[in-house]
Amino acid sequence: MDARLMEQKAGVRERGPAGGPGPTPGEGGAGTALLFLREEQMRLAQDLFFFAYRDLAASADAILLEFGLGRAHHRALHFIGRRSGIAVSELLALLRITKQSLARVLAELVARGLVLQVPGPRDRRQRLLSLTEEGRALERRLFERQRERMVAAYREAGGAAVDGFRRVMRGVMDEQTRDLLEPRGARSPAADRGRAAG
Amino acid sequence: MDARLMEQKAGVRERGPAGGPGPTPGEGGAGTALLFLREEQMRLAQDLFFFAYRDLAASADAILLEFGLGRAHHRALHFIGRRSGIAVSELLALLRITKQSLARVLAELVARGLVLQVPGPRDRRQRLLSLTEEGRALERRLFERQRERMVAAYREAGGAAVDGFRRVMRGVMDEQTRDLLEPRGARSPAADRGRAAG
DNA sequence: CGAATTAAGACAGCTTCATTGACTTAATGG
DNA sequence: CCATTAAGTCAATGAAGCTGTCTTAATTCG
Repeated sequence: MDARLMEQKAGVRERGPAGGPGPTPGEGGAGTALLFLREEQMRLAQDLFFFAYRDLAASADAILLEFGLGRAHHRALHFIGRRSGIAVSELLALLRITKQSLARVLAELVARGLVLQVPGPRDRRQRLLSLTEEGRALERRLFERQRERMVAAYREAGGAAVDGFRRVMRGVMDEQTRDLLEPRGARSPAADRGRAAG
Repeated sequence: MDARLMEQKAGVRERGPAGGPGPTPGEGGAGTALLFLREEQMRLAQDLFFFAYRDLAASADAILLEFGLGRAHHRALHFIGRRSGIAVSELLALLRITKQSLARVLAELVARGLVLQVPGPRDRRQRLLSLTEEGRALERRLFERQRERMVAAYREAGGAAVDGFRRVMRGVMDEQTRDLLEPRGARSPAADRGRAAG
């Protein structure tokens, strides 16, 4: 482990290393203490990911329960709403689940009139997905619930923090995922190829 | 919806609102456009949460597969390692799952010699949990795999970004979760009550 | 002391959401 | 025409959560 991977100065120590469990610092000079600090920072980041994701996801559960839907349905609604006219195969690539897993979820959403399937105009094998009026209404309710939380967090943290948040989140993703994230955002010139039915 | 919740200046437009699907801006004056921008920001944040969490979690799967363990085991190992000597009830509160769900996971970890249970010295009803040597070794491998990703993200983003990341992540959590996050971090004076067996 | 509470564990059954593998149908495209 | 692709389907399986009920042992409190 090379001893200078992060040259951050600001915000690194925020709070002492919480003297409790784990290897106690100060046994091998300042280098060891720094290593310990950095490890504690990374472990804290793991905690943050777990708790923040869990609580954000859970905040929409009450609405889902009303409809007898689960989180898998929420994710599908989210991405279909975000990319209206998306093909099934594209949705599969976004979610990274199998065709079977998605099929169950999608069948329920279509059966309840929340999602619409129309054959692709250019490629009629495709079934392009979009939200119905009802689907859009539900997705909006779910979104508003989570939005409250995120707006509050963004406001408390401030604009600079928001920018930092986004940079770190992007950095943690797979490179492949990062490419998928930009709907038409340029950067890579081969990104908007093969996207029929805008 | 009041029209000035976020007074962020930096990093708000980073990329145009991706002219594709959704309500097109510029139909109701500048106010509508700003509203649209903010909504797009919040939806992007949802994407970031989903993708970053998923990819970070998935990065440890290969190691788990070697051992025939799942992500639930990983989470348990993580928190037991982080709070050595934690009681079962405390672990339940951290994970927010039921006793049954944890029991299955814990039984496997103990059976494989990765986790140790010892009766609480003060309260002998408790079973205090800690990692065995083997358990610590496995947890470290899992941690290192995720650490690579996070260190890279932190380094690319920079120190200020890391601080912002942490603030936003904290803000998104439940208040209750935020309290649990600080192992002995003061701030709230009733935080370190009832924590037997340090 | 004795009763109520608490910590942990166990039994039985269920739900959600993912997996694999094999196969079909229809449309596309060289 | 034939290989490939998009989507859907059947069947079985696994991971990880849930409920409700119950027991045992230890603690706490009136």
